Formats: sequence, C-alpha cells, structure tokens
Amino acid sequence: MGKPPCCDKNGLKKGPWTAEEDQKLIDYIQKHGHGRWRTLPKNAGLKRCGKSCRLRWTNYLRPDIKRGKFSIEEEETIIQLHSVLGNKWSAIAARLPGRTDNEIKNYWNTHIKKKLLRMGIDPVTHSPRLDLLELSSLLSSSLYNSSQLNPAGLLGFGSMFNPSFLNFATALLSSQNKTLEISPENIEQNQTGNFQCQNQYETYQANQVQNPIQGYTTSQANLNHLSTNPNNNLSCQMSLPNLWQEYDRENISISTPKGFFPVQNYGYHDSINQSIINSLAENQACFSDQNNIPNLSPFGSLLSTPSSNSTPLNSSSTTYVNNNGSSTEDIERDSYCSNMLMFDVPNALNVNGCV
DNA sequence: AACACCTCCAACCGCAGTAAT
DNA sequence: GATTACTGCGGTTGGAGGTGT
Repeated sequence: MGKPPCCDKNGLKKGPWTAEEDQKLIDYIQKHGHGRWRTLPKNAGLKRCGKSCRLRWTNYLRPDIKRGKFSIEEEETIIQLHSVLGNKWSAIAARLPGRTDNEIKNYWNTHIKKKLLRMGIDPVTHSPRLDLLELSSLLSSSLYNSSQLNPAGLLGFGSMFNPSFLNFATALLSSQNKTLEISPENIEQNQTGNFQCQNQYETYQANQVQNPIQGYTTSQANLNHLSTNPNNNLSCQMSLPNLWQEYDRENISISTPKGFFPVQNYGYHDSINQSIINSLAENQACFSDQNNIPNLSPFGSLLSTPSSNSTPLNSSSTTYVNNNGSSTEDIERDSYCSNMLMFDVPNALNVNGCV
C-alpha cells in the first residue's frame, strides 16, 4: 500500500501550470537546486504539492529537455529498447538524451503502438500477430484452391495468399506449436545454453542464473553494441523476441522492393527458425543478404542503424500500407517502417483490435 | 456555424523502493 | 524492526485543439 497522495491538502493548486508558476519554480531551482520537493513549493512560494513541482521540472522546465518531434533515429531507438526493456520508460529515457520518460511513453502510446498494430506487429511482444497469420491461413485454405476465384485480387489480401507466404505462415505456426513440445532436457538446455534469455525482461530478472542482461540493464551498457556485434557473447546468446529476417518478396504477388519479414524465435530453439528458413528456401525465396545467410541478429534487420540497413531510411519504395490519411511525415515514416516489416495487413482485418 | 468525435500530451494518481527516524 | 517521509516510476485521465460532418 502506497502513501496517500501528497496533494490532498486543501489549498494546493492542481491542473496546468501558469507562466508565473513556472518562473517561480525555475528561479527557485536556479538558486537552490532541486530536491527536497516536499518543502520546495512552500519555499518557492508555490501553492503546489512537491510532487507536482517535481513533475513539472523533470518533464517540462528542465533546461536540457529536447523539444519537437521525435526523429526516425529516436523512434528506432525507442522500439529497439522497448523490445528489450518493455515499458521501462525511465530506462528508455536514459538512452535518449533530452527526452523524458513521460514524453517517450506518450509517444509510444500515441504513435508507435498504433503504427506497429497497423503493420500487424504486436507492440507488446514485438512479434508478428500470429492471429492474423492464422486467419490468413484459414482464409487461404478455403479460397486459395478455388479455381473460380482469384483470391489475391480479392479484398486486397495480396501477398497473404501467395503460396510462399502461406508456407512461411504455416512454418511459423508450426514452430509455435513446437514450443509446446519442449522436453525437460530442452528446458534444461535453455537454462544453460543459448536460450536462457527469455522474451520478457522480468524473466531475465527472475532467472537465478547469473544473467548478463542484468548487468546490462544496471550498467546501461551500449545496447547497440550488444545487439549488433556478432562476436559479442550476449548478442549471440540472446534470443530476443524478434528475429527479423530479410525476405525477398519477388514471389509475392505485389511487386515491392526487398523487405523484411519477422520471425519470432520465442527463445527456444534455432531449429524452429531453421524450419522457417528451409520453408522459405524451398519456395525459392532467397535472402537478400549478400552471402545468402539469413540475418538472425535480434535487431539487425528491423532496427539496424542506417549504415547497416539494407533499405535506406528515406526509401520511397513503399506507400502501400498507408491509407488512413496520415500526414506526409507519417506517410514517410510508415514507409520507412514498412520497409522494416513488409507485411501488409489488409484493413479488412481489424488490426487495431486486441490480440 | 455548430456539433460530435478524435488525437495528443501535460498532469495526476497510486504504488513501490529506499532512506531516515 | 516498525513507522514515516521522500522520491521515482508506470498507468491513466482530462481537456485543448484538430478534424469531419
């Protein structure tokens, strides 16, 4: 049970701050520094509770706060960190100089979350929404074999009826089922081998085995380094939620440039991914990596830095996802994100609904 | 012009962790 | 060890402004 709110006392003002109040707070902090928030408002001549003052200072008045829209790089970083840390907004904010946890949280809830949902990605797990894949598979089974219909042209389902896509989806669903068949030996292996890292950050913490990611989170180690350095032990061991693999869509009915396709590892076994890879290979889907080696880096494809991303951030290659009247910038960002995940979900499927 | 609906974000609330007494 | 005070964090809310009809 927490403490009662500090604003219960009568006479304390609530609601939006006035310019005068802001100035009083700034003046006081410039003279005396911040801290001792309980007594600060009284000393500063403010009829506010300390909590309100602290919030106003940390979220708005602090001189090092960056204003304006989030850059694509910042958005990338947020998604990347969120996939590892979850809703640890303060931890995410610590990696984004000038941005507050509140700001990031708001931006996530109002922009990124919706965008991911639009693209068929579960914003909680950062993995493709398998309910949609399953639905597409079900629909395909009833429609694809019909000689009377051209399903790809129906309802805008496009690539979802492509055999390659369906094989991929099947493999993905199959791999999901495999996770239910984990043997105790495999579980034991998980704890000692490559799969000790689970999807959820909490699981890392719960793990009694000394876990490198704990050290990472407390020391604020360089996530980019961890996630992109193939020689890094942690990088190799981490089976993070997303294993984004480049997937050439030449065979897909809609002609698009090379894109990315999400594959979830679920933190269990590489062979699962291998089955997906094999399925893709069997369908003559080639990976666009120069060495034909699928990119299994947790973030390598989805959230790589511009220099390492095979699809330029400012690519104008895709606009087909957007149809909701977004601003020009949103369209550009959607296009960018579409390049990260060229998995177009028809609007006929309510992707905004809950999983 | 007026109204309804939607979006966004600053601010609030409740809880948890920790330091001080 | 128990209680109180303080601070930080994440979830939620309310209202201003924008958009559609």
